Amino acid sequence: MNIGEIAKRSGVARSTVSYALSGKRPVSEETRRRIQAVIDELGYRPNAAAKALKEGRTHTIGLVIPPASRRLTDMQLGFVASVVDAAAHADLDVLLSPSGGEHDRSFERVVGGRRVDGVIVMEIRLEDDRVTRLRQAGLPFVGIGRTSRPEEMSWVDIDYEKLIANCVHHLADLGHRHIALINRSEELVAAGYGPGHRAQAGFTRAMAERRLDGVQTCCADDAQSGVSCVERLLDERPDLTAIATLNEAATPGMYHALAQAGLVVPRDFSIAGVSARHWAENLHPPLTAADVPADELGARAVEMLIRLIADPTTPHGHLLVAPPISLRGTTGPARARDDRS
Amino acid sequence: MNIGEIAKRSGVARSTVSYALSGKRPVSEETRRRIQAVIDELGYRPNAAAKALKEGRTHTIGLVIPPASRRLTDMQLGFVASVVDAAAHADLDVLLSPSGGEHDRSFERVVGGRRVDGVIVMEIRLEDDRVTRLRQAGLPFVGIGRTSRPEEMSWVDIDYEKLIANCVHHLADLGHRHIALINRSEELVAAGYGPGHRAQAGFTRAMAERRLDGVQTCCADDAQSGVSCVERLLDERPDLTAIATLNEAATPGMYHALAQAGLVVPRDFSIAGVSARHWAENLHPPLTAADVPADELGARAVEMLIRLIADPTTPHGHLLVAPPISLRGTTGPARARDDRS
DNA sequence: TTGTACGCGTTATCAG
DNA sequence: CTGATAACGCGTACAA
Repeated sequence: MNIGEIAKRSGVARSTVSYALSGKRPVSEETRRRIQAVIDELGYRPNAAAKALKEGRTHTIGLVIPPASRRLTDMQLGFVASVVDAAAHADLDVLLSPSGGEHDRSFERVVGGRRVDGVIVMEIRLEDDRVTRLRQAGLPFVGIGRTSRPEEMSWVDIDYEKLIANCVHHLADLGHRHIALINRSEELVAAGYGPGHRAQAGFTRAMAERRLDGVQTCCADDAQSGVSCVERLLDERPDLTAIATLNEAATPGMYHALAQAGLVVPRDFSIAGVSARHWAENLHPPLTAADVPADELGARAVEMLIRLIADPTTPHGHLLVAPPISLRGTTGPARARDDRS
Repeated sequence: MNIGEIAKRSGVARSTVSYALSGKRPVSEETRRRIQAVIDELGYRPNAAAKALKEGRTHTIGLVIPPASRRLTDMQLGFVASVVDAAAHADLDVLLSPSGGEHDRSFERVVGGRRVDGVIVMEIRLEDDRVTRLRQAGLPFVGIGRTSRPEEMSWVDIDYEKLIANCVHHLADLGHRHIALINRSEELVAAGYGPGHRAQAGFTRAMAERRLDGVQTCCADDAQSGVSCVERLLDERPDLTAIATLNEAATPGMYHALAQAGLVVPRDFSIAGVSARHWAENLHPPLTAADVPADELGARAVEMLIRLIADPTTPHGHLLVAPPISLRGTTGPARARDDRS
């Protein structure tokens, strides 16, 4: 069932069928109906590959996600969902490419084979060779996250530096003097993962401004690691009364470790974080956190990409969001740990 | 940069370049090197659309997920991750189609436009028109889940009927006499969602076998709903001492509502569920549950699909898994609710 | 409305 | 045995 078959059965030329479908040339009502009848009968659909080959457009965007084996955080899942959703609304399909490592076949296929009209890249590093590759390929792309030279690309991002600083200030305002930053995983930070580095910077700056005593640590993205990380911190730093974190996957573990240590949140210990709202609200007690609007960011990234595809000379778009901290149940006045009765 | 350009610059014919790349005909070492040099220099990649058009294969599989707006459960996310992972290992790309509703554009594009070599469909209903459509299109497909006529298609599935029955028996063995089943959302069950119905069947059967008193209820897939659902149950059924559930997204809410009611799990109240291991372990206390091996199911689904694509006459594969219940922290001996001091 | 060239890679066929 | 020629897959759009 191709266009030639339809043409034959309708007794018209192939081009007439094409025009009848696209409407780019007028076709008499009579023949149009005859053609449509045949199409409906045979259930004809134009072949996407032929169309793509001719038009040079695939009506597909690539979405580069962290390797599937590594578990996506709730926030990342939110990005994926909103990108897929926004793309569907624009009648675009989404081709997934799980690519975080260095030499990646999937990424190369998607980028090199012109399988997509544009790409959205998640989990960008400060120096990211996927970005280099995309630029070299001349393929429109938008980052969810930005490199160390952000003016050179289009992106949407979360201002982790400011958000973590805000967390510190919030905790400091509550009287906390000894605060820990629990970052994302060691590998991620070592690999130059932007949010990890910017969070460090924000923490260091805010702690210095407030003349506070802090400690920074990395923690893998899962609850188990959150447990051991907090256990270690409580052990090594008896003066600690609060945590600031961007590691949402580890927060349940942090809660657990604190509870095990007999610390009641927020009475004895405070936590302030950066997290998807959904995630923060589902924790018990709900996490005081800057709520990352993942759906909005994903949708805006798709918007930018669509614009860029339509006109590749469009100037780079940048969207840096710093949502306010939603006060929920995990921060309260500081209370020395040996104070508790 | 197309194959003709490469041929011109290497001083050979287009076909020679093609043969040099595919190896389907011997090409002299000399020319092969010259061609490769040009390819490397220009960074040439064959156009995927042209290849697909000629070969009739796209090296892409479609993955039909529930609409992105609806939040995926942890288990569904596990399926997606394992499918993407397994596909990447087989050098297949994954095209996402968020389609749950009736008339879906994205689904129709993927299926009708021959954009994929095969499809994996998630969240299958007992009567599922996507399955009908796929069969009609003659496209190989594998369900994660099965319809009411399972012999007519290939699938991998979880034996919710048996698993929920196992939960009931486990709770009954612990002395529980009044047990509630908390199902997935009302809409899902009303729409004929397989697991919802099979869970009902398993619950009803096991409760009858044990001559127990039960109640069944639906609950939306989020923590908030879990809270209100359990609040209502506790209110309406003061004799209730245990819950069996397949609604993993609502479990945190159930925990919360029980805690609010002053019930300590598992001392005063028991919960047994069906859930991704990761999810069960991350709850506090960790959930006693049948651990669904999502990664294995996804990988097996991809395997089946690959086989089916290679040879569409392959007989349908069926894989029904019923993992044992992992005893964790949420079930204990029954204790009447008014017993507690 | 129709005929036809085109986009690009593959492969059967023919020539050397 | 190597290289070249041409047809093919399918939809689009220009020229007639």
